Amino acid sequence: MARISDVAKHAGVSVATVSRVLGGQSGVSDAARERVLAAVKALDYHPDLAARRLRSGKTDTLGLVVADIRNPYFTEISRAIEDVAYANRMRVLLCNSDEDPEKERFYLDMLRDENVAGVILSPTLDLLSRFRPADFSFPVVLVDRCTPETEADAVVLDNIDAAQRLIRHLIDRDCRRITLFHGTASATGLQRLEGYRSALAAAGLTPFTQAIKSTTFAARKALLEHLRAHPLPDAVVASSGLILLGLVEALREAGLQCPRDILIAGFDDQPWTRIVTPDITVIAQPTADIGRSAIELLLARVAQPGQARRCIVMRGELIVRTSTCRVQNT
Amino acid sequence: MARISDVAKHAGVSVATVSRVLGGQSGVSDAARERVLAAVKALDYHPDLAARRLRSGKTDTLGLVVADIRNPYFTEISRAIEDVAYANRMRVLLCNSDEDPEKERFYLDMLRDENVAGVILSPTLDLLSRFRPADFSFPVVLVDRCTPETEADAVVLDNIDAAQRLIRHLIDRDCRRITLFHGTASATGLQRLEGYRSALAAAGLTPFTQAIKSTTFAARKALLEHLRAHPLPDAVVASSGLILLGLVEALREAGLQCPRDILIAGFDDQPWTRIVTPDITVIAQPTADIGRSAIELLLARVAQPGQARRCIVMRGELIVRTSTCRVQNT
DNA sequence: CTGTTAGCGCTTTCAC
DNA sequence: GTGAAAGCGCTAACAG
Repeated sequence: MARISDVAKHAGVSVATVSRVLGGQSGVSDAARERVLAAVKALDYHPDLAARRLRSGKTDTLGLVVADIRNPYFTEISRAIEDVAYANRMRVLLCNSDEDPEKERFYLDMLRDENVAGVILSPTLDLLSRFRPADFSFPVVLVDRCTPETEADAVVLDNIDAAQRLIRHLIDRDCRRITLFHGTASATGLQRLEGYRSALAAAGLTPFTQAIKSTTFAARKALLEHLRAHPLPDAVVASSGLILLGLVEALREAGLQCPRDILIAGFDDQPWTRIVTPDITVIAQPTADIGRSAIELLLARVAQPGQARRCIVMRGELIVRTSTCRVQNT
Repeated sequence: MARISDVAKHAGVSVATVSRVLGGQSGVSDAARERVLAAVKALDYHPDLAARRLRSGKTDTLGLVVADIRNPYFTEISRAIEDVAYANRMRVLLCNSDEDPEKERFYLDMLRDENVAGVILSPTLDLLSRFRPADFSFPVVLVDRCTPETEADAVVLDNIDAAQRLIRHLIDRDCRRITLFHGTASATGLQRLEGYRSALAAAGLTPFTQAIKSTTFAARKALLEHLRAHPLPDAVVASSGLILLGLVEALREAGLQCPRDILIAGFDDQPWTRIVTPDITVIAQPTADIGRSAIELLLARVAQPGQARRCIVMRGELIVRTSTCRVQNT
């Protein structure tokens, strides 16, 4: 491996000049710059990132801490972030908190030790409840999860509004008994619960809710048990795409026909929701936009640490499909 | 931020002793060790990773370069790798080559500059064709893609065998005209094509293949056009989960009933393949095992650079479902 | 068992 | 416009 001193020697200049050229600084003659560039190419020189980082204290690495990389929602966000990072020649350290405050803590510590330029984070409920940007040595942008009280840059969906619209749609379709299966591990699930409650209250209806772990497996099990213990709801609603999948599995297993026997709807417009029978009404989230906005917010904050806090609220799109279309009983 | 010298001062020892304690080396008195540990805690000291890296030349960071993070197959592998890395207190730099040799090159260069301990890579066809471990300054383990000629550690599916079994299953179900939609960007797609060809040849049947980009969108479009231009096949087969989804979409759009009008099968046991109507016959890949094996192979190679090359070949599991169950025409 | 010291490769004053 | 030299924080000889 060639070092910067090798390049300097080869180009007949000092290491300082090489550093200036590589750093894109002005104050170097065209002749010297050209010789340096030629030497870099000739020696196939690549600066040692660790040395550069140590000396300059800066990094072009970002951290991304998501709750579960297998959740397509986070996958798509990660992808959008990665694209922007690549365009800016920055690296992304992707971490998986698994909704576990301890893992989350480990990764946040690690990112601090790595001296990352900034972090995009979908916080656990635990961390969010006492989140203060000042507790971190780097700028943080929250994604997916944020409360109105949190004083941090954030990109989130208007969960309450989206849930309300989804529920109102169901009420318009003559549903009276609507059971919500919602995750409890994240602020998102709780906000969607809140929207559900208020929409039902406005219509004078009684809420039926089932708090569960936000996984496909838990959702399937919960609905199966619910069907055994309670009268058949007019509709079931999932607070996330993972839960929605579990509900669909359970309905199938229970031999229930949708939309004849029961309606179903949920969050996240995952590809499979279009191809199952019936296709499923969902709130679609602009995942690519969310990811892109988050990293842009972060890069802006890195460039201007002092700027005022910004919170971007996205609107979910209600996509009405067959699963909520009442049919005449044949 | 506390430095190692602060810790040394606080504990009344030299920086060397602190370094020894932190590095878990022997040759430190219990008394000194305890004082150091207390000082570390008192000062909330965290070593600067860049400095450590620069000095020691070692890293506990691994690189993972996948073709597309949105593909659930790679997502699950990433997750498994991440879990093992976390257990070993190592970081993973996740990179997305997007099947683009240029991006792949960029990331591999970056990982070299980062001085990673090793890399897990699903190579583009371009790179695989001239892949030599010696070209890299770090150990590389290939996942998902490898040829018999490639002299590298690898974890792959027995693609030819899996494709053969899938096709033979279809032939057993009286299919004669079987159209394969396969990706061309990766070795995997081509190996599955090979298995398809040999299974058909063994049965004396004529192959019908459609080379496409390995995306849902391309697959949907290709099948729609295929249906327009050719007689209806007995079965269509997808060489990947992404393609399979596109085929299902197209069948739906074309108003074709499965398994009445046509059979369908493919690779990757994604969750949705169980809940669509009909549920779909697939070759399931042991993704968690693949990921885990890959990082274990890599860690073993890092520990023992000289050891002989190892290639782990996994067997796909044929899961027969309704989509390939011929029914009596009613 | 412990401390002193010399760098790892780079950026950045500070002179010239 | 350019170079010499001083470290960034840490680890690893090497002495003691």
